[in-house]
Amino acid sequence: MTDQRERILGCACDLYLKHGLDGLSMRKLAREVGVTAPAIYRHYGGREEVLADVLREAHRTFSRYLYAALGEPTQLDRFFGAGQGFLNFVIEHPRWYSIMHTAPEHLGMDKLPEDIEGMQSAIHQFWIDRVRECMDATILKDGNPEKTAITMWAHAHGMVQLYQEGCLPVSEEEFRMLFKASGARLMAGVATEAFARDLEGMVLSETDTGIQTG
Amino acid sequence: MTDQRERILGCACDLYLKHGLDGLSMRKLAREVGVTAPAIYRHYGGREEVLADVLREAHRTFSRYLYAALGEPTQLDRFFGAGQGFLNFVIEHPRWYSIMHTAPEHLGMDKLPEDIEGMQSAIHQFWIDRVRECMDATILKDGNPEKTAITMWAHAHGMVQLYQEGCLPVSEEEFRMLFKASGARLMAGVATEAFARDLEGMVLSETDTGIQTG
DNA sequence: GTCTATAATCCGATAGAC
DNA sequence: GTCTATCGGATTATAGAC
Repeated sequence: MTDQRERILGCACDLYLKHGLDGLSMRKLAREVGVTAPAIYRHYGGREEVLADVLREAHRTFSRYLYAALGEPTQLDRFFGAGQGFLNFVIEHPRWYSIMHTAPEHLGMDKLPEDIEGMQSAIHQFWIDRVRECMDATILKDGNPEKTAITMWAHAHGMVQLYQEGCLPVSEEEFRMLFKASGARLMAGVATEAFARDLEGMVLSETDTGIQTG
Repeated sequence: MTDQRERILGCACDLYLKHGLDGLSMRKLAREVGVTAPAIYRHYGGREEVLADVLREAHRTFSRYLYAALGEPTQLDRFFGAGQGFLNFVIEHPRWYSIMHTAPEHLGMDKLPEDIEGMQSAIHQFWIDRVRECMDATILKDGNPEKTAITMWAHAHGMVQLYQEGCLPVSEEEFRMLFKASGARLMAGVATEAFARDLEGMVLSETDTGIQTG
């Protein structure tokens, strides 16, 4: 029955969200479902298949948080709305964010299933689209949307990682403010204007970075 | 003999750097050293103690890469030199960078030993000092050095994480350029100057972010 | 200080009865 | 579809002989 498979997946998600990857073994999963271990193998080929389904759930939930912003009226609202959705997601579901950034071999896979890679590409593309339309609206400097998206992605991801690792000794509410303020700093730039002009003649001359003086 | 303890630590580092955390069990460590498992317990109280020593090695090596930049003559040289040292470290020793950002409970510890936390504080302070002296030299905008350091730290850390997770499908050499170009983008800012001015009236009014128009 | 032997747990996965 | 029973393996850690 596919009904039972869904029940198993639900228990697997509960177990993972509560106790992490180590807490999600086939035996514990069976106990949570209320059956014995071999029964699970009637519905899933093995642990790797279960983890793949859990990972799909994580991506679906993440996408829901992001796509909600598409209902906003302006490019800026959609951009900030997506950022707010991202922040809400990582704070409300740290473990789901975590499994999305766990190396496949740590999940017992050589590489991710194609459909999951497709979900990741779609999310990546979502951010590039938000950046591009903010460039069109002269909110972001004109340039290569993909590279600008990577810069902002790296900053957001790094902030979250540092927070979740305990490198930033702040409360949840303080982190929300820190995250936004740091994002604003990225948008406005941390270098003085005089030095930013010098920068163009240095590293920027070697590569296509999409930076313009505006 | 403390001689033997050092030999064990050396083997533990080799084992970890080659095969990761899962590859560093007491049994495998014993085999690498050339003795049986119980012998290790004469020199280390348990696996957790071994991991703590490996982690100390990681911090020591990282510090060496960073502090080399202190010999440079100008604030800018020291700043960029430290950035280059950071980049070299993460590319040459990804596993050492990784264990430095592994949650303590994943190393079998409730929390990190105090001396290791001290090493982390020293590194954190090193970056704040680099930022502060660049503010003094009007390279970076005046403001709160600690907060600006966090922004740049998050960006650098995020870039590395995305690269090491395979989210950035680039070669090592391409990543080096991408890392520097993205850092330049952070320094110069991604928003248009017009929008950056608007930003001050929005999120920045709520918090002390240290952003100034210059 | 190192050994043999072993305790006590955990894991993923399977065979075969019902 | 689920069960009992089990295989084959891993792990940390300890007891006691030498």
